[in-house]
Amino acid sequence: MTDPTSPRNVTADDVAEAAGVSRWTVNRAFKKDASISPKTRSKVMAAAQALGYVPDLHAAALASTRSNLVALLIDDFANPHKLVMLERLTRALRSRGWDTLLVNTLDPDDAAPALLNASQRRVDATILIGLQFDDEVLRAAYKARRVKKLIIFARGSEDPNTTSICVDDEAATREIAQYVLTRGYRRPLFLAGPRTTSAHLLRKETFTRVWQENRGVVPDSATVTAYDPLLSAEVAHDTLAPRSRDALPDIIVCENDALALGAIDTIRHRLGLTVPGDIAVIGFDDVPQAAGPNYRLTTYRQPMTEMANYLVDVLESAETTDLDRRFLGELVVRDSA
Amino acid sequence: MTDPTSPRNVTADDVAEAAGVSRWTVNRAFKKDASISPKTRSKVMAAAQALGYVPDLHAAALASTRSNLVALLIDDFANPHKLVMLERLTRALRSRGWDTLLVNTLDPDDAAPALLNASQRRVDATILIGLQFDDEVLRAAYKARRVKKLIIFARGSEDPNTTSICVDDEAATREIAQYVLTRGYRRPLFLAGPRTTSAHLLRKETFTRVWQENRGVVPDSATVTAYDPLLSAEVAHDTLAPRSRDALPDIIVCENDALALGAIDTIRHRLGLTVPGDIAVIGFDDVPQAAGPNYRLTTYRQPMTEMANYLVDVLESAETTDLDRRFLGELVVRDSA
DNA sequence: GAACTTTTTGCACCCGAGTGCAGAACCTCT
DNA sequence: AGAGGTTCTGCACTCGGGTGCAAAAAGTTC
Repeated sequence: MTDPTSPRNVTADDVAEAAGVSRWTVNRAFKKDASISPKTRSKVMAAAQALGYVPDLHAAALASTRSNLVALLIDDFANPHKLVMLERLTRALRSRGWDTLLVNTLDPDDAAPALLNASQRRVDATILIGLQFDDEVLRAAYKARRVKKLIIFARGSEDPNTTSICVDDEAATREIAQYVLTRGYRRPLFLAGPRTTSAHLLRKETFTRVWQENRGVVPDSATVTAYDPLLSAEVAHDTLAPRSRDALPDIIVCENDALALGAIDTIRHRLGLTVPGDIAVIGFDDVPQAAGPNYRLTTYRQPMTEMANYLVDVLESAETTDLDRRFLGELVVRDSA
Repeated sequence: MTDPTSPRNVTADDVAEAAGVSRWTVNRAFKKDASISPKTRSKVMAAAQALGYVPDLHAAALASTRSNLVALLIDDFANPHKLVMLERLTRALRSRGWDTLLVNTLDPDDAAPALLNASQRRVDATILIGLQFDDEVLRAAYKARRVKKLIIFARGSEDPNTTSICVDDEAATREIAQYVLTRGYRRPLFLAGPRTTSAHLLRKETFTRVWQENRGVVPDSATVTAYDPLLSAEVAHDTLAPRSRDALPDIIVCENDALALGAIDTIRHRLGLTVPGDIAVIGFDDVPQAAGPNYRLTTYRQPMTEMANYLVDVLESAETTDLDRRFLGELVVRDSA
């Protein structure tokens, strides 16, 4: 692929020579709002174009304190929502000049080396998206040097060293709970995902509280150890199969869609019941298949694009504190509840 | 997050001083099979540990001809199989010291800038995974400088500038076709994905040929313009809904699972028929939900892990030619066909 | 057109490490 | 112990561009 006629890279020096200016002027031409006359800039750009020059980002990162690179840590590959998040995040980042290093921390032992590696690449920020092992990762991050910003995306955190960008779980869950109450469901089961301490979702807590305030009892619940539809199907089965018909919930409120999909599958195919006829199901995230003809899932949609854009705002912000932000989404009512 | 007590980065020089050796010896200590005595190395490592030194990868990339970085170009976020591929690839890459730049080329206009950007980061290779717009991307890649290796993953290509790592589509499809014949299906419909010229799947061609050889007729087919279950559900509906009952296929052979999932959804929920009772469905990829209680999809599994490892072999190989390789997977028979 | 501003441009120095080779240190064998 | 070989270590030079400031050019004002 490499052009054999150009044994050496074309550098700013080459362009400078071609354009009859100094190297620094060439750099300025490539820098947004640098102090350079339009005339010189266009002359430089023409020369650069002709020579096929593009600035080397490694050299730039080395020389400056910024790399325009972020590490995206993900360990939740069974959750279809992650694909949506990746799409939205990479798009928002790229459109504003940021590159994304995708780091797989599925194996918890990889988390620490991953952070270390990110620091070796001088990433300007590390973004955690919906991690199961975030406690550990956070601990590792604190130890790592040069991790400038730590952003927890789509998940809450009170950690002062961290910026958390997520939906307002309390408000969202209150809306969901209200919907469940209004529609007259009486025996909800809350299907929760893995619990972590550093980064959380307040969904189960909020639902429990609201339900208790309104009905005076703590709702039933069950926990799945990963946001995996297949695992969720297992847990749903183990939880519901032993019960007599009238001990079954009339609605399963799920911490997210990954769990909801599995729950629906089990209700239909392993319990032989219908959704929402026998048991209704409500999710969170609005994954693509939630809108498909099979699930028609009632769920809560997070404003992903908006959140992704805000994330880039945070990256570009000079502030280092008080950047947390909670977003409001919307309940998308379909057929499942 | 940055330790305020260390205003400056700790560099190899610092470690060298602390360990009483030269900087170059420090570098050697961090380099696999470098010429250095075990004694010196452990001394250096101890000092490095104490100071919290890690080599700066930007500086390394700048000084050498390798960056240990690859760009992963993806534009197919609706296909759940991509999440599996991302997981396998990032894991294989990381375990052997490679970092992954995730580049979203969903918008075809982003492809060229994405390639450019990758070259600015001096990636050692660009990996294309299942692109819809690969023709365009390839063309852009040829123009870009410094794109050393171009690898097409999970898709075939005859392009000599490219290394293609994928399953043997012909063998796989022949096995599928044989299965379809053996099980006595008589009216298949082949559901194909988008067609590209540079990088291809030979599934439709092969199925058509085998069927024609055996039954003397060209099988029915339809095309979906993206590997998106929702879109596939639409196309399946538009194709099948107008037909009378006995003009319906008895099996839908899908180019991959993304299409198969959508087809099943439509058969069940929009046509009110059963799978496999009325219409059987067969997929390709073995996405996670294929194993779930809802789909129980019969499909062909690609040896992803093996393929990912081979990809890293290619990266590390000094050869630049003749690295294409076809893998064999296995037909996973479940309930859908 | 002199005196003063403001905009442009040039430059010294630095970011942190890889390469290939020459010289030093160590080891083996007789 | 010394020759001959092997393993280590040190160094000059290089990768490509950012920063802050000083000098130069261009623009203003009276």
